Amino acid sequence: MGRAPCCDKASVKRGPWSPEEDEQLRSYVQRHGIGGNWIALPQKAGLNRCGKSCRLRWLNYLRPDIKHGGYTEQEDRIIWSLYSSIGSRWSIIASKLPGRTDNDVKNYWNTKLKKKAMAAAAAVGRAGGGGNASAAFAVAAPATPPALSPASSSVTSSSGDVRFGGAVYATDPQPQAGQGLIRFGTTSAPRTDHQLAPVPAAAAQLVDGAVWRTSSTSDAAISVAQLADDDVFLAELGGGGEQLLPYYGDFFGGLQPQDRAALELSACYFPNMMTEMWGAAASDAKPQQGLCDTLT
DNA sequence: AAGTATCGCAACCGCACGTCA
DNA sequence: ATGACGTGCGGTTGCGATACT
Repeated sequence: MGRAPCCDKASVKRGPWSPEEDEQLRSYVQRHGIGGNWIALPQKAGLNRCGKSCRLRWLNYLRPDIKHGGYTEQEDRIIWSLYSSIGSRWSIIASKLPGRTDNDVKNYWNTKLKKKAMAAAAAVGRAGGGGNASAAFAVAAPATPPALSPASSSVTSSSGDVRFGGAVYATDPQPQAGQGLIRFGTTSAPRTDHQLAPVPAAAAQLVDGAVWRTSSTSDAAISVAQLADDDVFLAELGGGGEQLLPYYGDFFGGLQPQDRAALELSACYFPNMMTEMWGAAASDAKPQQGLCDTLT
């Protein structure tokens, strides 16, 4: 037996909301609140609409704190970064952008930001990354042991979206101060809301010994200090800067080939993403067996 | 000016999850 | 433990607006 529909679709109004309906819903919610039951709300508010439709209209359009359009570059970066890390978890991404809704962010990504990302990826590919999107963040060989295999870091998912990310272990030339990639904390508990995990000591030591810095070093201080304010947005999102903080290169400002290493050990800490990414990657692009085991 | 293509966004759909009796 | 129910979420669709020919 299938599940009963939430409302009788034949008898409720569908399609665009009229200004009168908007006002009816707005004034009802302002006077009585949502009341914890969207299904019952339309009847109480005198609306011939499905409760789900009312909820969507309120959350995505009528809420007083909603912002529409006019995305800033910082918001672009936040969306991009979180999409890279966690994929199309629009509600989580939207929760980091005050006044934005999941629907709005999703639409924005699908209509604008994705194309922007693709164009930038293609540009990097032409500049020497291999000529396709997946090469945009291809990985340079590690500068110091351990000898980790190069790994392609972008795949096309089953839905056709291109996801960027991946494990990057070195850069050529060696990154300078100001090119901080990941900042490590040593004491904080995992941030489950971001699926961030503290970096194990072994990984921190490994990476620090190779090309990265830890927050306890002066290099890191220099590095972070020299980043533009909006380059360290994940520190803001992370709520204090003591968690694992993936830092993404100046993607929208034009990623240079030498900056490709600005991605991302963090993939190893996002198991779901890793499964999809490496599962879909070409065999010659996959990291060596046990890579993430080594790091995590 | 008219027709067509493309874009952008609001809204819908169906599934998954959490809660509660 | 189970099923009903409400809610939240992500994917998709439909349509008006705009750009292009």
